[in-house]
Amino acid sequence: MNDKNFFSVLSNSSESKARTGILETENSNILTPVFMPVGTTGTVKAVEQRELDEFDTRIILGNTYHLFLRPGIEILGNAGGLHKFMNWNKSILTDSGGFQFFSLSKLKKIYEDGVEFSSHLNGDKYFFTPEKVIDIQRIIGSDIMMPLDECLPHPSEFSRVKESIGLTLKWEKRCFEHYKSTKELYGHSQKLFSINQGGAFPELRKKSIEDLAEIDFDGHAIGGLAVGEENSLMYDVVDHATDHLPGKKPRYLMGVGTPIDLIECVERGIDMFDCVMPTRNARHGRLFTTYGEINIKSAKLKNNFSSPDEECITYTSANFTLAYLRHLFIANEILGIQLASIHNVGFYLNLMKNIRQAINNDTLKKFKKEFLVKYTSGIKN
RNA sequence: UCGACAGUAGCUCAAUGGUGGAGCAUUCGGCUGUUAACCGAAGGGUUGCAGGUUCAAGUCCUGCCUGUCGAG
Repeated sequence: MNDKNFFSVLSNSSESKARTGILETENSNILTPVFMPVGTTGTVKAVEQRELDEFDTRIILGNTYHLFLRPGIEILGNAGGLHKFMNWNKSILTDSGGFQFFSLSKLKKIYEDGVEFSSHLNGDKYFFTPEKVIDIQRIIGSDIMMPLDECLPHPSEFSRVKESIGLTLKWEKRCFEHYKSTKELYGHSQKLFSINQGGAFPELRKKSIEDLAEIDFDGHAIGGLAVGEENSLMYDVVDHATDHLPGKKPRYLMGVGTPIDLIECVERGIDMFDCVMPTRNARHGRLFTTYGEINIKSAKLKNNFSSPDEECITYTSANFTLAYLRHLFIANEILGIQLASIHNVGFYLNLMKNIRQAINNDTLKKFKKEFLVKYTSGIKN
C-alpha cells in the first residue's frame, strides 16, 4: 500500500535544506515545494475550478469537519466522493478537523478516545474518534488524508504539551491502523500523513517526530505552528523539525503562511504548504503582489489605472486596474472578491513555481534576496 | 394662502428638561491546517436660524427659514 514512488526528491539546494520533488497521486503529479489552496467546504472560496486549472493547480485542501457537517457524508457518498461532487479531477488533501477543535475550542471536549464537539452551525453534538476521521475521509475520497491530532495554542505549558503529544501519537497510531485495515472507495488510492506536535519545545517536537516516524506514514506534517508565536520562533521550530523528519518522505507545514514564510520554510526543508491567507485576505481586500501587499480599498488608488502587478500575470492583473478593483470592493461587488482571490492564489502558485525553478537552478538564495527587495519595497503603497 | 408634521454626523435615525449616541458611509489597521465578502480603531456636530423661559434647552415657548403632506 505504501507506494514507493509516491514521493521522489528531484533536486537539492546546495545552499539550504530546500529541495524539489514530485508527489504522485493517482489524480495528479504534484511538483514540490507546493502551495495547496484551501477549499474547506469543497470550494476554494470565490475561485472557480476552471480558474484553478488555468494556473495549473494540482492539489487543493478540503476539511473533514466542515464537509462532515455540510453537505454531510451521506451526500458525499452518494455523489461518489468529493472529486466528483465538486468536479475536481486533480488531487485533494483533507485536513482531519483537529485544527477546528482548536479554533472552535469552546465547542469541544477532548477525551482519551476522541473529541466530543458541538456543531458551530446548530449545536448538534458529535463524537470524532481517530477511526471515524479516517472513515469520513474514505467517503470524501481525498488523495491525502490527515489523522486526528490535538493542536494546542501558543504558549502552552511544557507538561500540557508533553501530555498532548502522547495523546496525538495514540490517535495517529489508531488512524494508521484503521487506514491499513480499510480500503479506498472510488478506485484511486489514498495516502495518510502524520502530524507532529510539540509546540515550541525542541525536545518534545523531536520526540513527537521520532515516535511518528516509526510508523510508515506516507508523509509528515508539522502542526501547531502559526498559532500566535513570533515568526522567528516558528522558523526555528521548522528548522529543528526538518532536521529530524525522514528525508525520503514529504514534509508538510500546516497552515503557513505569508509569501516570506513560504520562502523561509522552503529553505528549511518544507515541501508542502497550505494557508487561508491568499483567499481570506483577498475577500478582505488585500492583494499580494510582487511589490508587496496592497489594501485595495485605499483611497490612494481611486485614480490609479495601472495593473495591480505587472510582473505576476494573472487573469486579474493582466486585465484590470487598481482603480477598478477598488471600485468593485467599495461598491461591494462580488466580482471584486473573485478577481482578488484569483490574483492572490495565482500569486502564491506563481511564487512556488519560481521557488522550484530557483532550487532546480540552485539559485534560491539569490531568488530570495531579489524577491525580498521588491516585496518589502512598498512601491505600490 | 391656510393647516398638520418634520428639520440632530455625509445618509437613515436615537437621546424623562440634566455630559448629544447608533447603524451605514469615510479613513486607517489586522487576518497564517477558514465559525471570517470578517474583525478592530479613528475622524466626523455652534442639534435649520434668531430670540425667550429655566440653575440647566436637541427637548418647553415665540417668530422666521426649509421640506413633506393635506386643504383651498
